[in-house]
Amino acid sequence: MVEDHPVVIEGLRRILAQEMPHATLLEFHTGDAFLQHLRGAQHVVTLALLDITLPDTNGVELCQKVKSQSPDTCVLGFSNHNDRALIMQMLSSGASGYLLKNVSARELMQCVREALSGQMAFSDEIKKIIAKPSAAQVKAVPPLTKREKQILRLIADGKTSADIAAELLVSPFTIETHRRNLMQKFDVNNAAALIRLAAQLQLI
Amino acid sequence: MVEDHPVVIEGLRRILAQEMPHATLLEFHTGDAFLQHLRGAQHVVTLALLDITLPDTNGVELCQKVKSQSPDTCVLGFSNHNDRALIMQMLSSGASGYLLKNVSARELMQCVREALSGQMAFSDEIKKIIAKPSAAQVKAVPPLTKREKQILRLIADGKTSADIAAELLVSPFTIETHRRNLMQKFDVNNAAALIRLAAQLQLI
DNA sequence: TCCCCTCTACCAGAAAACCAGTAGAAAAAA
DNA sequence: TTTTTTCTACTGGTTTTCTGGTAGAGGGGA
Repeated sequence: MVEDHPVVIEGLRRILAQEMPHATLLEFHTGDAFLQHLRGAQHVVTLALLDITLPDTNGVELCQKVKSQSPDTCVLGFSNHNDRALIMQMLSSGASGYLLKNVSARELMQCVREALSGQMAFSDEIKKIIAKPSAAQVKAVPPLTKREKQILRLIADGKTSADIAAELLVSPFTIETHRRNLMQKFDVNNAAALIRLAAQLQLI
Repeated sequence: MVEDHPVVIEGLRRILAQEMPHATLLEFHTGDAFLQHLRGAQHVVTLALLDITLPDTNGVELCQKVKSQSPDTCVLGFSNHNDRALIMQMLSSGASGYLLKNVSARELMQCVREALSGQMAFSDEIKKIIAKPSAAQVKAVPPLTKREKQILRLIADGKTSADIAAELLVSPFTIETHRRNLMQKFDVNNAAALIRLAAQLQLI
């Protein structure tokens, strides 16, 4: 486990000692300490319970590093944050699941077992969050025309207005106009912000 | 089901008729047809099996629309694509699971039942893909310095070099240099492409 | 100690983007 | 068919970014 709250550490330790007496449990209080251990690699770490808010890094970053250094290690996020976007980031960084810190001992052990058997594992509250996307996220997509979507993607590819104009066989002025309309719809004033929003809304 | 391949339709129909004889099965061949049905809303659709490659739209977009129009409908992605990023997009668009078209009847029905009971559901091959991120995705992150990450985020916020300079109390020239270094590291030549890559790599 | 990396800073010119406004043709919706 | 939306195109001016240099200060490791 990688966790910096003593109370949580103690709780986990007891539950695990009781439920899986033969497992070896290691504790780390910072992300770096854990990564360093992985590099040493005396033991193969089969499952890592990562706190998301650590003093020296964040869960997503740590998760990526862990998976890139030790791809077979199963990672479970473990935190108080129930933000959907964060959970998704953890999953796409390679986590096998995510638990809220308010899990019961039963839930915890079930998730651990599921994860060890190769399944995805979530605590009950997290399942609910994952099941339906936040209304805000889905709602806030401004209606884009076909042409606008097309041009948005080309902008994201790093093409200039001139490039795009050449590709679509229209005037560069036209592309500039589309750019302007896109920025207006998203209420931003440059391409960088535009692309970030578009990426968040899965438009590219 | 929303699906445009007759063979697949027929296969699904038979399996479902046998395994869940009391369920009502509706077919749509385009995304729009399905959305229109949802608007009509004679029946409550409890579970939708969405093909990802449809003639008039893509799975991610359709999934978002479906969930925003009918949040309680359970959506399962159903496709030949086993691209990790795509699956993640589907999940964060509200899908409850994802199946490859090569699933066995047994697997299919298991996933359907899991999804109906509120769980996430994946076919076996998909589970493997989700379990470990593609090496490329994790590896290809260029090493950024602290300052660079910070500036990257500010660029994504739509701030100009002058804005950022004022915020960080350094010269605008300095920010320009950082911008240049960032673009070089990501091998792109403007902020739009930079931000897209950064977003894909979860850096912002 | 020397070297490498990071962060800082500057110049100058070219290229691109951004802003504000206008407007016609075509396509889609009412 | 009328109306609205979308796509197209332009002028002209301002701001910002991008490119290609250069370079010093400070920290950390070899």
